[in-house]
Amino acid sequence: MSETTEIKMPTKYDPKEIEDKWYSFWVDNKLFTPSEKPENESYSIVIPPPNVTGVLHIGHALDFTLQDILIRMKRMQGYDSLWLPGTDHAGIATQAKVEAKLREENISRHDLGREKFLEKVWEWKEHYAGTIRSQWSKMGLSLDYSRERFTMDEGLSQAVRKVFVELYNRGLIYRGKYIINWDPAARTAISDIEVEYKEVQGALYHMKYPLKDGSGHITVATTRPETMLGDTAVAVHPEDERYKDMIGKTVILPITGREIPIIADEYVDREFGSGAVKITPAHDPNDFEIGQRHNLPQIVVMDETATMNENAGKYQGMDRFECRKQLVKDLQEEGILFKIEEHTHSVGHSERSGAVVEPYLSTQWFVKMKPLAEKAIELQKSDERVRFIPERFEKIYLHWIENVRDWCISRQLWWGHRIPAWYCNSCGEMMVAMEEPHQCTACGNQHLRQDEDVLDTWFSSGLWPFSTMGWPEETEDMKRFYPTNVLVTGYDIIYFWVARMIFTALEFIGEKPFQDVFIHGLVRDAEGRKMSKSLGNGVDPLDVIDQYGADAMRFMLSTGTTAGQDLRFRWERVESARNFANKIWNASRFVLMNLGDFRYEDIDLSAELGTADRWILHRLYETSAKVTRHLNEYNYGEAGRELYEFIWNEFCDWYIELSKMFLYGDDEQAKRTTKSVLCYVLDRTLRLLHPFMPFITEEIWQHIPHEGKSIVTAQWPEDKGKFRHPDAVRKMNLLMDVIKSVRNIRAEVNVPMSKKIELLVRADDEQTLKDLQEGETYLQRFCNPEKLVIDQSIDTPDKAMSAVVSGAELFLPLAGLIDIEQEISRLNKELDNLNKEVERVQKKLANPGFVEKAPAHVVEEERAKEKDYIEKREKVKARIAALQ
RNA sequence: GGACGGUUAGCUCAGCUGGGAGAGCACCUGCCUUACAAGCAGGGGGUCGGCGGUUCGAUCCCGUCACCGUCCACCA
Repeated sequence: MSETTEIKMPTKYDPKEIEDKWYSFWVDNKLFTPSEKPENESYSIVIPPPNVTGVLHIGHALDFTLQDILIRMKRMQGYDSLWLPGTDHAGIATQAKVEAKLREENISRHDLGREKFLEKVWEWKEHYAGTIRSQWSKMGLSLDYSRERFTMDEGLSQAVRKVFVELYNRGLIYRGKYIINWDPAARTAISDIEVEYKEVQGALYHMKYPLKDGSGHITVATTRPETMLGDTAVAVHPEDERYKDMIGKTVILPITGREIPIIADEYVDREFGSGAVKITPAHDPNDFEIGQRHNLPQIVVMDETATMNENAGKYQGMDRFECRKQLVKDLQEEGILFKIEEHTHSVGHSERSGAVVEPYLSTQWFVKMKPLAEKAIELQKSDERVRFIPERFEKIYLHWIENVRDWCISRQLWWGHRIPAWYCNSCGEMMVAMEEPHQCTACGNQHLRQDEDVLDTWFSSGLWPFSTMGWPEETEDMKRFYPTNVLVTGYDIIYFWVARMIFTALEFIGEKPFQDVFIHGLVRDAEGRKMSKSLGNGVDPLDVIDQYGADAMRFMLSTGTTAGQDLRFRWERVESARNFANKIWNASRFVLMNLGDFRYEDIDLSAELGTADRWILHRLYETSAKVTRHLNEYNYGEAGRELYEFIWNEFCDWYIELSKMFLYGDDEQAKRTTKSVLCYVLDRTLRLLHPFMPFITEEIWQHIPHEGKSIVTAQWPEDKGKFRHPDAVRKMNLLMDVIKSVRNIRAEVNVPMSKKIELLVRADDEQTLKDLQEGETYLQRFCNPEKLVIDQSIDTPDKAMSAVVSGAELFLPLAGLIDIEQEISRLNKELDNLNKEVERVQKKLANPGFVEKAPAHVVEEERAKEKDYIEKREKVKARIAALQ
């Protein structure tokens, strides 16, 4: 063992020392950039672009880690691999953040004006994009920064304009005055899916609207009394006997005194309330439609901040809820409002600002969804369908896309892609084009103004898989990396994003944007609550990395998740992952300490290998096959567990322990072989683990004898047939059984490890004897090598503790330590267990149905077990008899 | 109202196509054994939510109920 090794590798692994170093090394050497001459099959992923609203949270860490694991494996497998990074401008969210910041300085965006305000937002963007980049590097993500994109880059903006113009020309984008969801806090329209419905304890207000002819009144009920100021009709069901005579009559709308008709419409539910509905076409989507059918006027009673406007008469200037309160009071006094009923109903809230959404009549831009959706639906019915993992999310996606309504894409914001539509100042003509027209196409006037609105953020996100690759230009990257192989994202943005990427890709590229969609869950806190700023229960990935290292965080997140299932963040599990990293660290230290001047070229697996050597190589390749398979199926948890168990329970607990006999022994050939196997297995194991834990694996790999510049580009271990040694598994099982029995007995009577003891092993047959003799060196470590006897016939000592294994029996004559009574009771306990096993197996075999119908190999296995249990039982019985 | 997910050891969760229930943490016992006390060797602990069904055999498949959770729709 050399001193330098010891200094370089302290007994505790310290991630801080090494992580940044390797990340710079990888980036500087362009290891994450696909090669210039791509001859191999490509594998690509585009990152779900994080918003430039702020810093990344633990949910991002999960999402990105899962992608990094895939891309790192594929890169090692030799694919021409690209993971393309980028960020999203996140219109409404980012603008809100910047506005909030300005508000602290008592500045509004209007004070600055559009241009100056946008400068501020760009500053914000630059700052947070930098933060995000540094977080990516801390997490160890193998992103190709040379291809980093931002949704508002010139190229991507051009893609946005192109898609907008084309959709418009194809009649799939239209502009019109409709009821939309209005966010009065953000002062913009939002789309249907940005509305979050919450159950709210409200009230149902019953009001009597008097008939003009004085013949009485009609009762209506509402949850939003303030909208009555905009009522333009009262509707009843055409076949409702109660109201048949009233249809066509006129009522006087209280407060305003406006005269409005009673109309008949099938929409009205006779069972609900009084069976008569007040109709407010400008403030309710259903009423809007009824209004269209009946040609009713539309009276907007609020402004864009949900403050009552001039149409609200004396209520003008009041906030909508203030108005509600006042109006209720006034109507009650007049006896018009006669009943207030408690009523629980769901109320739409803006996903962004949290404000109660106001259905609001306004002029907006829409995407006609039906024709686009049809293509996406058709795709799922074909062999080319996008594969969802887990499958159930395909149903969720399909249900949405089959019932999708037109998408309101205009936002009354400044931050975003401005709608490429211009209006003539003279004749009002509208022109939609990629670039500003020089003059009005109708009248030739040169004074044009661009539409003030910007597009919904998701409009540009929907183009992400191809806009990032240079579309609409015909780029090399499009040919090489499109479609991408997989999209990895959370179930919360299937509608927002996944669906929209699919239908825009189908419309414009004619090919789906990704083969697979892997859906993961959300990271929750230890109590299972959603992480949120208000609860203050969020976990900062940098904090986790700082305390335990990026590898530990990555391992915890990736192995703690099951597809589509939420994950609770528990620090104990990060700690456990950290311990795992430390275990690997120390195992590697052991290997290094014992290698001496052993080099990579010295690895020689052609010499005769010992049982343990063949066993660990066999297990290595079984493990690599399983890890590969699991990762190809996105079973991160299983892949990780497989590695964890192999490294800890097999390589460390058994192989390293057993290797000491050779490393510290005199047999030079065995020493070389052991070094070869240690070196080789560690190297291949590190490669398999590298996608999960990139930093520690690189650090160790660079220390041990290796070939190549970096583990990042080392070849992925394949399951090679030549390393299959099933016989070694059988032999090792026998040896491990013997060793475990010895340990058990030692523990039973408290024999310290330092005490060398006598061990007698009696083999039942020649094969077992051979197997045991072959592994004699391994057994020597657990006894006094000079007093180890392995034979077919052994003089059973009188006073000895014993144990049975399949095919052999062992004895430990521990003079002075044995309590005969205790030993008999221990053996009796063993006998009880064996009796139970025999009984269970025999019962199963006695069942004719089982023997006849179960597969032959299953029956065979049971028979073998029966034989084994019976043999063991007889030995134990005989031993007890001998002791008594 | 519709759809989906969950219910497995004290806690948090795995368990791939049905063939004797696992991990991490926690707990108990003994160990500073020359890679690792962030460790080693042992150990206790579960009628796999309830009830039916299919099957030689069910944690796994089917039905049903209960509780928890999520999404969608919608109620003027």
